Amino acid sequence: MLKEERHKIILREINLHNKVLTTDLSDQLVVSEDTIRRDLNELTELGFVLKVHGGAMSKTFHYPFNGQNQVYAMEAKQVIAGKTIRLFKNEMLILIEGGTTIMEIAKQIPADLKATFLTVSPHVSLTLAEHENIDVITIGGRLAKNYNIHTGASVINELSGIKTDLCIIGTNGISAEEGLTDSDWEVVHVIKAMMRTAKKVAVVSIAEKFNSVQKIRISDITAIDYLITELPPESPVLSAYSGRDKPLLL
Amino acid sequence: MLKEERHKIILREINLHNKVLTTDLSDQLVVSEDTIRRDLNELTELGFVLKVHGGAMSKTFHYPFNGQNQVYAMEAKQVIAGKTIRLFKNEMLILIEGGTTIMEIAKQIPADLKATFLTVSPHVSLTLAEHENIDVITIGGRLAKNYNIHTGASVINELSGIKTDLCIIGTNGISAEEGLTDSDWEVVHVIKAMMRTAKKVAVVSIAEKFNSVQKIRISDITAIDYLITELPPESPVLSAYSGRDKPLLL
DNA sequence: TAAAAATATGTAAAATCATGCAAATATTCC
DNA sequence: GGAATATTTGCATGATTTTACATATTTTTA
Repeated sequence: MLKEERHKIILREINLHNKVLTTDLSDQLVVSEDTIRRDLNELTELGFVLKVHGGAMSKTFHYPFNGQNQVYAMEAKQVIAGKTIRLFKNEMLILIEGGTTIMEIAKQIPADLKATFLTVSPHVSLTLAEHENIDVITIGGRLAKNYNIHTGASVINELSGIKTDLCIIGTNGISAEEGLTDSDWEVVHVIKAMMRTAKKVAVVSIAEKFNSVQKIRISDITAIDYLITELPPESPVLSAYSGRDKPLLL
Repeated sequence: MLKEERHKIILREINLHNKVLTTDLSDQLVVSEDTIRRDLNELTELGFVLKVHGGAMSKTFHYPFNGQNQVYAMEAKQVIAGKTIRLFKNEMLILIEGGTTIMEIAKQIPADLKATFLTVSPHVSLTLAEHENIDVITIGGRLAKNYNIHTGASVINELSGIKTDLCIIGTNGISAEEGLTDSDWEVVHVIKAMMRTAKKVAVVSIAEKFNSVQKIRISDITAIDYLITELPPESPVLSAYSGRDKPLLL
């Protein structure tokens, strides 16, 4: 029996049954198992089949090695996230907003932290869900497009009945004079309600956003307990934000 | 049986039911539980599934932002989605569940449909948010890991005050005798509450899931108004599901 | 907290494999 | 046709993989 002949038979067999066993083929074609193994090696080299222990399988059904999700490193936000998670303690009830900085925080939560997180962002919910020891509660409501956070009366309503230990807010505008500001009416009200629930309020923001003012006011700087940026607390950029009644810089 | 063959079967099972039990697979494939555990470990190493105590689960819901995750039976689910969206009319209030088939429906919603969607799945929420003319309302609550849908008393509570025009649910198990079944207690209750809110109930399921039964019962077949599969309504597979008091096949 | 279930780990037996080598077979070239 | 050359094949060897079982440990459940 010619080698090519065997190869054809083997391929037909694999197309028919999606797999072949070395021992079966050895019997069927009356050649040694070594020969069959060599055949399967060749067919695999040529890319027709997939050799496995014990035989070979059809390539068509086999899992593609889809790569792993690459993580984009937004340096500043990761620094901020690193500082923020130091505020988290076990058993805390933590309310967090949405946004890219918050997402980075959600990713960096230590695996051993046992806490309950509430959020108005489905995106953050799903990220938090990755952590084994974290309880995730989504505050539902009308989903505001472009922000991807839940807004509306039902959210304010829900929040009004909650007392949280810590509230983490990303922000659109922050300045020493105007305080926290944003441009969306609905979002502003959600953030206000969030701040009302919390014993302590932390604002996270990259330095780039500092001294920017949006149309609608959320709160004064003095209402903030922690202000977290990627800069060291003694940075001159932050001098206007520190002092009596002002937030603790991290 | 080849190891890779088992792997394929295990992956298929997980894609169908979102989870597998070590003991079930051991019975089904007639190998020791040790072998199954080794298989699950390997599939986890390769990143295809998520090993948990007692078995393994689909990763689909765990890495929702990684578009590369291949969805099982995508073509069939697209066909189902195509049929399902024909039920949608302007001004409707539509309640939908979670799952990969539902996700496909959420993607395929016509751009000109003006309707309000309610969902218990943050993942579906985010997908629906892509559509300009759709109002999205998330029913919040404790996020059930592994399923990524909101469950718990607060969800049931919220749902009890709502009347919807149409409710779309995916299912884990469906059979003519046992009706709709699922394996998770919390999920079952959410689905029951969802069905109670709706004037009409539509169940979407790929044909492969037909005649599979899970441990917990959700409802009889007669409670379903529309049954949507990728097969034509006259397909013999569906004959047991049609008839007086039975759902309309699409 | 105790019992039950599931898991990890080590071990041993069986199956499968890679390798080198010599015999058998096919191919090439004159 | 026949010798030289190349390829293919089977066998022996030791290495590797796969699997089930036994045992200790961890996790879950009641």
